Amino acid sequence: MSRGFDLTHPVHVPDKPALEGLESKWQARWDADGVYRFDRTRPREEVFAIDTPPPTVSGSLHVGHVFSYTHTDVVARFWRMRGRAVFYPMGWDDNGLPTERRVQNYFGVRCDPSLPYDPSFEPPAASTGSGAPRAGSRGEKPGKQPVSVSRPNFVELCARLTAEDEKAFEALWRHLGLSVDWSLSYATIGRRAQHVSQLSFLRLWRRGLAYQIEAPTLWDIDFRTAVAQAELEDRELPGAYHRISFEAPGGAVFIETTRPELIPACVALVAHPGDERYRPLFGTEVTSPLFGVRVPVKAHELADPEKGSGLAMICTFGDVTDVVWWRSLSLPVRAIIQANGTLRPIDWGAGEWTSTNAARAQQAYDQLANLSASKARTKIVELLKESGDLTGEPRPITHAVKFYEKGDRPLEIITSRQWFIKTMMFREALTTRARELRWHPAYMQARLENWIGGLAGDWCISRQRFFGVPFPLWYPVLADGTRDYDHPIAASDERLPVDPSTDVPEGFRPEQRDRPGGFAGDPDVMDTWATSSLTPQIAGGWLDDPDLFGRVFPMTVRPQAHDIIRTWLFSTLLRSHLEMDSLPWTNAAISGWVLDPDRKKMSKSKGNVVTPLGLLEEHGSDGVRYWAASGRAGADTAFDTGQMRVGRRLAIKLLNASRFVLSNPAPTGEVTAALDRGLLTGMARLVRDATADFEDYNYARVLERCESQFWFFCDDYLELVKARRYGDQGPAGAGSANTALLAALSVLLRLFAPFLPFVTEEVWSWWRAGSIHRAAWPTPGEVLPFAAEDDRAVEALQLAAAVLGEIRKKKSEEQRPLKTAVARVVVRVPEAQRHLLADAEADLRAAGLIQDLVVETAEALAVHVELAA
RNA sequence: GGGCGGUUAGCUCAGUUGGUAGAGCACCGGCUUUACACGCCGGCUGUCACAGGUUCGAAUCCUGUACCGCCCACCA
Repeated sequence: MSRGFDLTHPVHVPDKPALEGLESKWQARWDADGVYRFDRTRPREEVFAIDTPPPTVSGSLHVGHVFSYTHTDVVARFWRMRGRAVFYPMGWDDNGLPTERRVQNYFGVRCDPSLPYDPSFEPPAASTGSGAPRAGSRGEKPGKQPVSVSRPNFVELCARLTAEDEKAFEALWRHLGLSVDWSLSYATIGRRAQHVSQLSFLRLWRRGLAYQIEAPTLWDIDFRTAVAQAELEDRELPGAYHRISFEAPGGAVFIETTRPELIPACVALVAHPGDERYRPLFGTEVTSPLFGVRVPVKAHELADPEKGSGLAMICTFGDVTDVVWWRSLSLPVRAIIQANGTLRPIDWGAGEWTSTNAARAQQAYDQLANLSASKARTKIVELLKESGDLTGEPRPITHAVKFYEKGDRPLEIITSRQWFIKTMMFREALTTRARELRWHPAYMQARLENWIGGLAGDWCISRQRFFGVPFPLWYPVLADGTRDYDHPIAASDERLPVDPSTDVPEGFRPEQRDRPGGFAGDPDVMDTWATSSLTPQIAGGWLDDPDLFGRVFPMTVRPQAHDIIRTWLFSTLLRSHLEMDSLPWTNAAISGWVLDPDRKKMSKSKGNVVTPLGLLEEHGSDGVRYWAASGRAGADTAFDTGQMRVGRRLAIKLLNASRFVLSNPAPTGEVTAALDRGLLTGMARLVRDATADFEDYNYARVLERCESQFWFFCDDYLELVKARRYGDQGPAGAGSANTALLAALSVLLRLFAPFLPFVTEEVWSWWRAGSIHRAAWPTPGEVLPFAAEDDRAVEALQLAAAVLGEIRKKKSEEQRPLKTAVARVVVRVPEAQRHLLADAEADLRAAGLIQDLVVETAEALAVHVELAA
């Protein structure tokens, strides 16, 4: 009877097995042997493809990364053992603002896209030899005037710095034991990513799904770029309601505003159509204070009679509601906030701005011009007080204000030319897609549907930044020097990727750049999500490896955290819908956050980060992975070094228990003993449950069950059969125990392998050939050396363990050594169970050192123990 | 304001179709036991947030409330 766990392979068990050094030993071996290499000859249905989240390399890895990446790795390892070809790439998100900021500080440079490329440029503060101290300290070198460099030079510096970061990240991932195929790595600023981003953009543009328009856009005044709805966050700020009078035909009317500095930008007042107080004013004009601008009073459903005075000031533009009103009421534009957040100078006599008293308006406005919005606010309050147009003191409130999530000052709304991808018209289709996707956990689907339902406009993808994928476009420069935005010149597909700031469009010469009759490159780059939304296409080789792409797309799973459902998950779904008319993946596995002891998300901004490498070294990678894998999909999990210690102990226990099982290689034999059959039946059930749970991404439950079975195996089963295995009941009994022990060990190691890849590999290497991570996932059938599950044997094992427990308890109560013999045990069991005890009696006597075992019949189980003197 | 989670032992959390509340950690006590002192054995610990309802029976199903957290919102 060979079930694959006979000892045909030479067995080498170390005398003192230990965890130390397993990480470096095995990661080197796995690499050398290509254990995790993707087999690209396998058909799509045998592939398990993972759309790995590319970590932002300009930050540092923290414990949250270790947590969620472990979840993915555990699942990947399971499916690999199930026989799937696992496509598990790593990406690096080096594209975008975080890298830009870091490069600026690190090298002391500033990007100026108008400069030409300098091939021999060296940065002033360069000290980037390998091993250079990471600037993760955010250590800005103070006092130095940044040196201006061209965009290509700047991008080179970004690539240089991120290359260093990526090495450090890879080393950490390897130490953690991620079963990534490192030959599949990509970078979101890499050539392939640029190619995919640019081509996909051009394809959408040709289909009319990408368009540019000059319109009010959310704008960060510090980064001086447009931002998208998905990048907003609300922050509670102190503010104040200012009650301000406008002059109306029948006397003053009052508005309340938190932004009085925008009074010069006022284009109308608005009230609810049913608001009796203001109904007489609809259709009339009122005059603004200080500036004497006549503006109409309009009615609109969105105006809330309960808010402020019920009469709202519409400015161009104070907030997104202004934009809604401005659009639907077809109002004119009087924009005053500039791209840098200050109020632009205005000539009130020039006709653009008509005032009933231009001189007074000019006099007032000149005191505001070139001030930031907040300074202008302070100033205008003074002016309004002097003029008597401010009623009472400003009333302090706190209110939510929209910020760019990476920004420091409130967003403004500024009219500018931007590129958009159409999303509004696909809301219904995307909701359907969201429902086709299998979510783990299921309730996360609501997050996405919520977001789609709340979308306010198309997706703005252009950013006025430098380190990103440029738009592959140029514009003709007209005779008067202006750009003809209506007739973009696109790069041909074969030339992609291109950088329009250095490359020249077909049919032009370099010297025609920015000249009348010539061309001008599109100065913008794409939103980082416009590239990240294509990770399945980038990683899968959409453009340059169609054979690969056919085998991995749509991918099997997107693992990611819940905070970027609205950005990364949504945008990937959108791009795949538009480009492939398909879901990008069939499953979304959402991981939670790591919470610190105060139940707050652990993040560097809160200063409570623990270095991941330090954790891995202290608790062992397996120990840390154990903690991570105990966090269920989607659930936020407390940072708990105690759990890591438990994981480490489990790994050590695996070493020692395995050593016991393997260090006395007596012959195996037919599994006849009840306890052995009970054990293996339990193992078969464990395998069945674990497999089902794993298939449902419920890895945490698998770990819990395996662990519990393993401790039972060690504490009870092992003790019960130990004597028999040593031969006390003859060779047949020993052979039965040996077979069961080896079978159970083989199964347990493989069940634990996805969670504890290092220790299980180590033990596997003592007695089996090849990597455990390429071994077949156990099946319920393989572990049963007999035809069917044996319920009776399972009961016998449980009963024997219960009696053994009572004996231990007695010894503990009497504070006697465990080796104390037991003079007499009376076991009272229900009649139906007497035979079970008979099956287990010999093992029980030996394990319990029982001299006299008496079995009586009773209603319920009861055990009476008398210790020997 | 809308939506989604959560509330179980001192702590971290399990609890699959309703059927006598569980684990680990911590704590207390004991034990060198031929795999393991990086160990082993045993013990203590609960108004399952609250209030109703369904049911022979509810931590579990339904309704409502409170608190915590997250997501979203057109906060003048």
